[in-house]
Amino acid sequence: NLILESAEKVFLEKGYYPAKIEEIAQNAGIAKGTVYLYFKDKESIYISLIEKKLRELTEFINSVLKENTNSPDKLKKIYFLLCEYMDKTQKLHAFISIENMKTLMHIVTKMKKRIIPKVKKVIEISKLIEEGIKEGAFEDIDPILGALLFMSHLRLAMLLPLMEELYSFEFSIDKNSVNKKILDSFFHGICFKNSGDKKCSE
Amino acid sequence: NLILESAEKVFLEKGYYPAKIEEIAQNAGIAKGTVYLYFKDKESIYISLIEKKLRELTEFINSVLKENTNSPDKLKKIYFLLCEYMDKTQKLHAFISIENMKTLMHIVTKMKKRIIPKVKKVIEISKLIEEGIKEGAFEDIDPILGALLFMSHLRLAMLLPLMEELYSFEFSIDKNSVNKKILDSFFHGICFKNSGDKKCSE
Amino acid sequence: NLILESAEKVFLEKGYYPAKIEEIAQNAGIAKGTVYLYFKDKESIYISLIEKKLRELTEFINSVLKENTNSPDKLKKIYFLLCEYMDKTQKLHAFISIENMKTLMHIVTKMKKRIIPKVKKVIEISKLIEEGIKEGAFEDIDPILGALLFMSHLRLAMLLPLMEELYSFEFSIDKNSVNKKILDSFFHGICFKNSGDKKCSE
Amino acid sequence: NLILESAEKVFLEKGYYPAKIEEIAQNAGIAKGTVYLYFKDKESIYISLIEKKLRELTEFINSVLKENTNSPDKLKKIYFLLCEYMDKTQKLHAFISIENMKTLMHIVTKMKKRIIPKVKKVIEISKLIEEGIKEGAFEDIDPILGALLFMSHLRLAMLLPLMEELYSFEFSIDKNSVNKKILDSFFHGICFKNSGDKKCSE
DNA sequence: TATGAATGAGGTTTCATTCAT
DNA sequence: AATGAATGAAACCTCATTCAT
Repeated sequence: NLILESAEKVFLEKGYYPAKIEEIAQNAGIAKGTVYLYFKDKESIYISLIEKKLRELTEFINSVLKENTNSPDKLKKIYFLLCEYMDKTQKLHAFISIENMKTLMHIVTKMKKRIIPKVKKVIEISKLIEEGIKEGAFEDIDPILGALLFMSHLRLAMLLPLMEELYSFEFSIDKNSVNKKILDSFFHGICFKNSGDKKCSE
Repeated sequence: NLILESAEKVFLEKGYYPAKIEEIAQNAGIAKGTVYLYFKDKESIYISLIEKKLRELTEFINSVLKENTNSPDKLKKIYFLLCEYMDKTQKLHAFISIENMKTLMHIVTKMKKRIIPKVKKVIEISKLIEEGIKEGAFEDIDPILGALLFMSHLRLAMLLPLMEELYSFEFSIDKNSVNKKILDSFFHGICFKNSGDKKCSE
Repeated sequence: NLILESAEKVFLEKGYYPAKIEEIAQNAGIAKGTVYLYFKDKESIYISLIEKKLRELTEFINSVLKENTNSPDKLKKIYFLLCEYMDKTQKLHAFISIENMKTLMHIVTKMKKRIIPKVKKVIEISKLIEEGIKEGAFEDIDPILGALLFMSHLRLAMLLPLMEELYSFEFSIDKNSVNKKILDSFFHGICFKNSGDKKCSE
Repeated sequence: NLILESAEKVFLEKGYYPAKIEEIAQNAGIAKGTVYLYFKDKESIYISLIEKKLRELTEFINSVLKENTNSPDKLKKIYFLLCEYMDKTQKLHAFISIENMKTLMHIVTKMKKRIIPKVKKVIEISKLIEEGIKEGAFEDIDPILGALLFMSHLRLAMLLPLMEELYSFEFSIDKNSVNKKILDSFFHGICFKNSGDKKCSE
């Protein structure tokens, strides 16, 4: 929808409260009043946007889930595809990150019913972990925790550019290598049991 | 300071924009105008709050950095102490997370000069990674990336309770075990080179 | 414009600072917010008002300047017409008097660019003096000074009613005669060179 | 009084409403609260200031009135002495001009009882006109009107520097000559009857 | 007498939302 | 269906005034 696309742009630029309906409308090339023909209020636009984002993500994940490869390869595919579309992924994260949900709890509370079920679908990534464990590829970790660890690493990869910009970090290696190292770290992190290496703490 | 404590409470509850000066004042048991004796404006309260939070975190990290143990133990200490004071840590994260910084970029831009240098001090955790590599405890990873991975795991541990509440996850194991597993995952994740285990991807 | 008319009334009654936007709006029969659709802020309303007043005055003066009579008659016409519309003239003076400009210097400073050029046009009355000197009707006086003297006498005529009210003066002769005498005084005041009469000082 | 001197400075710089008690106090080197030991409120400071200014002016005029010269010479003396202390005179005018009184009518209304009688004393300058008429020096003009004309010319002389600054006028002759010409204009303006010169209108 | 921290009424301005056209 | 002028609640911030010390 035209309005939602415009809203995405403006909400990203400004954040929920500073974003003005007027600007969203102008940006969409329509009049302010027209927005209210399609959405009840500002909150409603925002929630619809999150739903859309979650739907997109879920669909993408599901499509990978159905593929005919092993679990680690599926995770790798999800990871690198999302890394490839970094810009898109960052936008997604801006809307559905737990930090954002927390910040907008006032709104979120009202929308729990609409959002929560859709987040659960994202967590179906945990099925991949479960699969992987059965395949013997991963350690016997709680699948939900595994999924959360995966997404935590993905988040790091996604936010790196933002951090570099904001805090002027500099890495010796190039961006792709960094992303790869982060994924490596995830995989090794969830295979710890059989690790013959004793250097690592404990 | 009384006002900052009250502001912390209200900002956490409501977020930056919905937080009303009036409420911060009432909550502190003082009058609206009094707030303006100590802070130029709302923005200024918020920035001061972040500075305070960053100072606290930096001091805590520095105190550990000076201790006489090896690098992994220092990281463990930081991790578990912050986990122990989960409530405090969550509050801290709410203010200094990159997601929050991004959301309040409009404000942040004005305060870059005041905030950025202090964030850099937090990143001194990377010195621990460097140390650990020299000690042979960790893989030869970019220290900044190592530090970011550490904080990424810490964030996951911190946000778990919030996620459980918001999305009603349920883990088979207790909270402490989960925290421990997350740290394990971090350590194993950064020791991958010598891992004799080939199960993990690649 | 409706708002400007209402603003004129309220600014005249209260003065710049005590005038409330709320009252201007109510007086115009519209809502507070509506005012801000047409004017950026209070200051902007005020400046627009002064510009309007100056424009009106300039147009009136110009229309007389173009007439086909001699210079003294033009000055007489300006004087008596403005005296005739005393109420309008007083309102005008309240906004554009140098005392008012001085009082609102803080605002004026910002608006110098918009106001000053228009005041200069008012001073084109000095052309009438120049003309009169060439015609031999007036003394060889600096034309700007002549114009200022003219306006000074006009001001006195305008403010007399106000002074009478405020300080309870009483004149033996009627208002029209007083106005006439003030103009006489102006004309004789600028014809002094050839005055055969030596009673007057020196 | 120390406070009144400071108040004069600040009121002149800022005007009544923008002037802050805090600034008046600081400028006087005392604390805000102390001001309220000597004055009931802001309004009261302002009224006291005007009273003081009027008292000063009245005393000055009275001292000249008592002198042993003829009426035109007394007027000349008043005029040139006030011109000499232009800075002081301008300040005086800023407080007691009718335009200022009008602007602060809200306050003035409350203070009519305290201010009006003192203004009347200023008008005793009209006695000089009366005297002058008896002496045959001036035309048979209403003395009050004569006094007002005198003060009107004095005002012009006083405000010229301000106008020059604000509107960037430029006179061919020097400041003293201008002041002299203005006074000449006044004298000739009130001697019109016997003027042998017929150039001047009518 | 002097202070200055605290107060809170009151003003300006913004912007989500409505509704007549 | 589309508009955008109008609304007015609500928020920020100022500053004259008070009062405990």
